[in-house]
Formats: sequence, structure tokens, C-alpha cells
Amino acid sequence: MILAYDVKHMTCYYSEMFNEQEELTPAGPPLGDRRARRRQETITEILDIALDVMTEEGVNGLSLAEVARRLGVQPPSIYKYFASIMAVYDALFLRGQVEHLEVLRAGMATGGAGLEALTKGLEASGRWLLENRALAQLLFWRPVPNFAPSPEAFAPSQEMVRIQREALAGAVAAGQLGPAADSDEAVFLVSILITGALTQAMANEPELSWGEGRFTPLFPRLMGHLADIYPPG
Amino acid sequence: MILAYDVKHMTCYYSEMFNEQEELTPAGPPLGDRRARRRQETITEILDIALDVMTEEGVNGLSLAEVARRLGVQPPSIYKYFASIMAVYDALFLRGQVEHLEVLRAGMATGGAGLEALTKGLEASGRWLLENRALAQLLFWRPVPNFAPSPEAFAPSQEMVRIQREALAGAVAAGQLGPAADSDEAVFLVSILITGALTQAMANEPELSWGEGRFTPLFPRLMGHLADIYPPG
DNA sequence: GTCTATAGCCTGATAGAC
DNA sequence: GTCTATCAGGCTATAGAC
Repeated sequence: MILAYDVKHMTCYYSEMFNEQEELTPAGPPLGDRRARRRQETITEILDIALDVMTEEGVNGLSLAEVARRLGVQPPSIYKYFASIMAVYDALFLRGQVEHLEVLRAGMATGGAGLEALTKGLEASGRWLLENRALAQLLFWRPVPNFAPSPEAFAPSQEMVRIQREALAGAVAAGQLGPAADSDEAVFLVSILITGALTQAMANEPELSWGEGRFTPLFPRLMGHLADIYPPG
Repeated sequence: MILAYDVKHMTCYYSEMFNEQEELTPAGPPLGDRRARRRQETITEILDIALDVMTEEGVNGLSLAEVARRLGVQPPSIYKYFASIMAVYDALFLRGQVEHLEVLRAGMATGGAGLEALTKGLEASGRWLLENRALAQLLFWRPVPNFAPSPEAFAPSQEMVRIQREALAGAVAAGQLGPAADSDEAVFLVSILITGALTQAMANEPELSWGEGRFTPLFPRLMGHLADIYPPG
């Protein structure tokens, strides 16, 4: 659960799409503070409702008409806030990446260093993602083939990789892991562990939270065995 | 990639749905061999096209009207073969489980025993699933919240767990792994590894096959480290 | 088993009044 | 920024002729 739509892939295959990309929010005159705040509240509300719909109907089952219905407005009003349904996906992607990054950072800061901090961060991330499953699918699976996040929305994902790489470097410096763990490969390996635990939990235990069930409790143990994969000198 | 919509969950939450489940294929008079064969060919063709559509539009984006269009018939004709779109999902689920089980078995039989056989089987499974990504999503993710496979379609999944449990027991008997590896827990742990590698590959490397890229090549190494998690006496 | 026709929805998106 | 009205299509599913 480290990468989201890998940068390398994106720049290889979607650069053309990015170049053609239209504005995601309708242009408008500058707004007073009060009006701007109200507008932002509505945008937030739309995104929250969109997540509800995606949870019930599948990420791919999002419908702006249904969002409008639940918001209590007519469908055309939604288009004052988002230029298209893809713009809604993109805003959700961006908001999700940003919030997820905060959760990861906060989890890593709860004590410990190096490997311990990384494990705590990923557990916090996992807990949050299981509480936001539609978002987790949008961020880390590929359920909407015709959607590609904009570069801006994708940026936090690269920061996420950097943070984890840093934590692994810390674990090496602390003698918890061998020098080979200060590598992109180790980041990818850790991403397999967290993604596997989360995907299995999401598919097989839709009612359970992080730490419950048969999969997520195994994650910290797997992280502990990183020392077997990258044994300290 | 071991469990598909876990039995325990299913029986807990979907038993009611199962009880109300209607027939999935329309009833009809007994058919001659020729006619029955032709009918089966059409069914197979419908399922193949359905997978194409799901690959392009997302698993959730399946539309029987689009399938009919590509098959060169009118939409109502599809309903002579499947009672509803959910029946198509269910048939795909069943066919996918059965084929996947064959692939796993064949892969495990390519030589070696115990841990080696299990690794080879899961690699064959992974290769096949990356070649059939829409199916992989239907079987092992939960992209269509309103779809639950019928018990018949789900049955092969339990056999899959049994096979892997057996291989782990073999690895214990051969002294490759400690006795604790002869457990459901070990099966779940292995499922985290294969699911993680596959999910990351599917989300981040949509153009690559098994063994290419940054994730799936790590899988055999991770399997090798099972001996660190379950050290042989 | 195929078709036409249709019911009864749904969707994304736009034009233009207020 | 809200609305009504509308375009132009989509969908699942059924009825009934052939």
C-alpha cells in the first residue's frame, strides 16, 4: 500500500492524457471569504457523499445524479463545483492521498524509530484505510480503468515512498536491518506485505477493523521478519 | 490470493441472500447433443466477451447490452442464456475458480514437493491471474458490492485452501518448515504474500506479466523466508 | 432462439431563466 | 448558484411475434 498508480507507469503511458487534461474545477470570479468558505463546505460535502455512494455501489458505481439526490439539489448544480465525474474522482484521489499521508506520518510519530516507527505508521495507515474502503480502492487498486489521477493528485504518493525509504534508512542506521534495506526494493517489499494484508482483509472480512480477523494481525509479525530478509551485519 | 469471499463471512452475512436466490440459468426442455453443444459454445462466447468488457470498463462496468452488441445479437437474446447480469457474474466466478484451481494444481505438479511445489503453484496462479486481470479482480477483490457468488461457484475456493494446507503439511513433513506451518494461519500468511504481490502488480504495472517489474519477482524470495517465520526444528 | 418493441428506469452533461 | 428543461444516450428486463 505504498504506491498508487506508479509514477513511472504514469509518465510512460498517460503523459498524453495529462497534456490534454481540461480544468477540473470551473473557473469563476474571485470570491469573498464567506462565500469561498461556503463553497468549500459544499465541495467537501459532495466528496463525502460520493464516498458513501462508492461504498454502496462500488467505486465504479459512482453517479453524480445520486450524489445530487442525497445532497438535495438538482444534478446540474453539481457541475458548478466539478467539471465532470472524473474531476470528482480526481478530487477524491487528491484528498485521499493527502489525508493518508497525514495518517501515516502521525502513526510513525507515535514513538519508536526506524523499523518500529515504520510498522506503527503502516498500521495506522491500514486502520484508516479499512475505515475508508472506497477511498482505499480508489487510491491503491485500479477499479476505474478510464480514470487516471492528475499529476497534482498523484504527487503525495511520491512523498509517501520517500518517507518510507527514509524510515528504512533509519532502521539500517540503527542496526535493525542490513544495508540492503536502504533501497527501493525494500520499499516495494514492504508494500507487498501491507497491501496483501489490507486486500485480503477488504475482500474477505468486510466487517472487521484493523487488528481483527485473520490477516491484519499477521502484519506486525511479517514486518519483524524483515530482519531475516535484510539481516543486520 | 488464497481465499475468495471467505466462507465464514458468506455464511454469516449472505445466507439469507442464498435462500432467496433464483435460478441462474433459464429452465428449458432437454436438448439434443448437437443443440446442447451449440448452446454451450454460445454461453462460453458470452462469458469471454463479458471479460473483455470488464477489462475495458472495469468489473463493475459490465453491460449485457454491450455484450450483445459485440456478439452480434439483440440484448434480449442474452436472457435466453442467463437470467440476469448477476447470473453472468456468477458463471464467470465459477468458471474462474475452476480454471484457477486447475492452473494452481498444474503449477504445483511441475516438480518439487512441499514448499517448492507450493511456490511453483502460486507463481503459475499469479501468471495466469495477471493474464486474466478482470477475472482476478472478480475472484479476489470485492469490486461489485451487490454481487455475492452462489455456494456452488464458491466451492472450488475451499478446495484451493485445502490444497495449499496440504502442501504446507508436506513442507513440514519434509523438514522444510517447522510444525507451526501446518496451520490455517500459515495459509493466510502465504495468501498475504501472493495477494500483495499481485495487487501491487495489477495496480502499478498494468502492462507487465508475472516475473517482470518490481513486485512479482520478490515473491519467490518471500516464500523462501517462510523458513524464518516457521523455522524447522 | 431470434427478433421487434417497449417499459421504466438510469446516466452525464448543457442551455438558459431567475 | 440555483433551478427547469432537455439532449442524447445508456441500462436491465419483459412481452410477444415469428
